[in-house]
Amino acid sequence: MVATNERRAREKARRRQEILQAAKEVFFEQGFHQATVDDVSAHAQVSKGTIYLYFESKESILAHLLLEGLALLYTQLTAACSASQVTAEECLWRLARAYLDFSQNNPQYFRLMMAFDRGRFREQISPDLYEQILAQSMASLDLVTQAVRQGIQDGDFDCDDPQLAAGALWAALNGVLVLMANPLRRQMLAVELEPMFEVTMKLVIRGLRRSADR
Amino acid sequence: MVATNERRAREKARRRQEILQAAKEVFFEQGFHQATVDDVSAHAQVSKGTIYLYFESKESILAHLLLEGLALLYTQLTAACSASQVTAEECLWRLARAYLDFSQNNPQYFRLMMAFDRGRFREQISPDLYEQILAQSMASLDLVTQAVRQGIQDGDFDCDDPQLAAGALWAALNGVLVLMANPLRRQMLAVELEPMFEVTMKLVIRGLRRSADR
Amino acid sequence: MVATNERRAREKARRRQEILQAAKEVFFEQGFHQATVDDVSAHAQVSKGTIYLYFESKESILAHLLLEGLALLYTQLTAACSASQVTAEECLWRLARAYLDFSQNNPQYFRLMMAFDRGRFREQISPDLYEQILAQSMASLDLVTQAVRQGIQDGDFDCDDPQLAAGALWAALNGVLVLMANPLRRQMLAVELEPMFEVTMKLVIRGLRRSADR
Amino acid sequence: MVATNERRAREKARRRQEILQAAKEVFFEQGFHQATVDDVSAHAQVSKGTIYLYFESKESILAHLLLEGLALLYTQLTAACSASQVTAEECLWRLARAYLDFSQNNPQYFRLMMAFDRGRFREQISPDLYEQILAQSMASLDLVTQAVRQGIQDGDFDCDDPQLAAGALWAALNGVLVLMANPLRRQMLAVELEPMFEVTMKLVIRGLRRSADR
DNA sequence: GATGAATGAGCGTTCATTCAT
DNA sequence: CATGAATGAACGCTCATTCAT
Repeated sequence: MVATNERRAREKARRRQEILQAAKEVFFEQGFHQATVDDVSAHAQVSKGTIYLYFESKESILAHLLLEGLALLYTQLTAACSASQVTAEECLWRLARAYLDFSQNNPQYFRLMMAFDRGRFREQISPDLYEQILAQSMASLDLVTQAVRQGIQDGDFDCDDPQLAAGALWAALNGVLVLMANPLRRQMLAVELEPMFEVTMKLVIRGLRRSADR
Repeated sequence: MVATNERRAREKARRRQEILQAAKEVFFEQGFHQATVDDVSAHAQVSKGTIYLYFESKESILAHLLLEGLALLYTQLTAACSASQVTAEECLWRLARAYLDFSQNNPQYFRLMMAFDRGRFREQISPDLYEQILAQSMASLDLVTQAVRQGIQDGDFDCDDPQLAAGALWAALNGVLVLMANPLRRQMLAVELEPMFEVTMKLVIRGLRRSADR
Repeated sequence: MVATNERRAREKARRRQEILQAAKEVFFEQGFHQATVDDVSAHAQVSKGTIYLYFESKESILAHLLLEGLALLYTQLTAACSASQVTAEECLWRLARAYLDFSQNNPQYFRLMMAFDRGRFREQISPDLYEQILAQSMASLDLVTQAVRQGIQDGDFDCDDPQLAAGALWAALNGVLVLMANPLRRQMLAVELEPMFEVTMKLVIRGLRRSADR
Repeated sequence: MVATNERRAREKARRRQEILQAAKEVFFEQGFHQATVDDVSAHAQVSKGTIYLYFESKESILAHLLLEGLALLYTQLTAACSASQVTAEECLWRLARAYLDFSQNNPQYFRLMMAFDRGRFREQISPDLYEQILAQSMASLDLVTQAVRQGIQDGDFDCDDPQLAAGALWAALNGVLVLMANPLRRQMLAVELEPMFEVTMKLVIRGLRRSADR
């Protein structure tokens, strides 16, 4: 019965998505450590055992959420700079803006990504899964690297190592987004995210330009 | 008996320091989650109950360690740019370098700081303590702001909002240090911390300069 | 269709045997508690649900394995003393030796038998199955009883109650085999199974002889 | 405060005994595997955590119960054969009878001992504890060995290896006690424990005698 | 008959915190 | 002040069994 098999596979994929969605909500609501697998199963309206039919462990669920978030980010970044006839500088601005938007529209995914490097996380998921995540996150960075490379080719940027420059830009942006993610800190700094973002980008992009254009 | 009271207070402070020191060693050795209060009390050679005479909770101990780390960082930053007769730009370089050194020499403290904004940390300590930490971390940022302000005053920098610029510089640096803290990521980027640091600082500082000097 | 029914029955019996065989391999490999029904079903290449079409429970499978073991033992005992023209004493020796061999060649079956009386086993299988097992194990004992009876008839043994004497011999042998099944105990006793077996049998058989022959 | 320390130690020992006693009752009522640590803690009227203050694991509790049982048996065996002016044969009878009595008066301890060699028990307690148990059980066997040796010295027994003979006697007795521990089996055999015991002992002891005395 | 997805009760162990002494 | 015995809630994961298809 081909039809049956197909439907089964569809059902299974759907169920998996439901669990992932439930886990997302629960983890984001309570935090990963606070949340229990019971919470997730209750929220997904399946039994606890079912969870383990679809995921190896609690950590594995988190990893798959992360992959989802990274894929979403990658899609939005790709969309942002796909416009033809755009200068490299404009492309960098669009990528950065897309990242900013992503962090604001999907703060939970963003927090997840920022938390990724920390903790015993690495030791608790399969090495394979871990590398997938790293690879996926590097894919996004590559978009930035491409733009920088384009700028050099076009003679707009003065830069020895595009990879390095892209990393610096990315890191700077990350730093801003993380710093400003804390409301109390924003308050003490007496600065909002938007101006901070603008300033940082301006600083870095100006630094990239050929001396004559700065 | 004033003398007695004083001695008592001294004793108490000393005991508190011993516990904090023990906790530092235990937490840094095993990680905060892995380590137990029993471990700390054993290491401090006091009973478990005593721990709770000096600290409200396990998280509170961590928070106080964080305060210690921030104080240490502040000290080192102050030392770095205290030299008179130094240009603002040089001062920024020194501050950045001092921060870099701190992150490398005290990776555990650094991780603690980076982890601070995340997690349920905020909800697990007293608001008062939380604000202390924020204030302390802002003090370091102020050193950067002062340097930028000096640069503007000296006519070296072209910048509307020193606070904003300092925040941008700080955030960028943070981003780099966090990004490069992950070995596997360093490997995938095929870049070492030092060049990344240099490039980022150059980019940002160039961006700060008056157009003519860029 | 008689033929069809027959084939169906044959098929069913074969499938049942396959499951039993798979269970045997899995249980013997991993131990009963360690092994899961999933392991068995995977090994038997049937679905987990199918297992329960053929057996009531995990414990029931074990019970049927036990029956198999007992049947095997009975076969080997029968073979051992079937030779005509053999004295009762020689027959007892052969039975004992066959039991010893069985315990060494099928240690897993033997352990299963020894474990039978203990544990909650009795309460976890149907009373019917339980009695089957007891009856089957008694069948083997009957072979011993027959030999003793023969010895009395032949005037070789001096014994009031053949059943009792057979039980005693059997029990003694069991005791030896169980005692010596533990390697560390063998080591502490500084005795090997073979001499212990010989001594025990000699003691008991001598005790059976008419005074004049002892 | 010496008095305080002493009282504390006493209290601690008493609490430990209470837990052990509760565990004994619970394990014997429900069987070791069925019983949960919750059951034990409820029965002992302490919290579950307290259990783990006194014992490393569930298995460790069992091991200590076993040690207790073995010590009790040893005491009773020692008492049984301590009478002066008793022949070796009489001594063996007394030891055997004491063992029989023990198995009847402390059936739970006895079952525990019989179950000891089986299962994953060995791997779940500390090697040290495991050896203690073996040593303690060997101590009892030594009493039998001494009696046999005495019999040889007195010229009553004809036996090359006292250790071996003692082992054989002990094993035979064990075999009988285990065999007869099952009511249904007793029923099928149509024999009671007492006659079986007598017969077995007579057989074995007769086998030990010098030919002339048999 | 056969499947395999779903169930959900069950468990040993840990550990931050409290409190009587 | 200091102790350390006692607490008890919490948790990730398993697995024998069921049942709709």
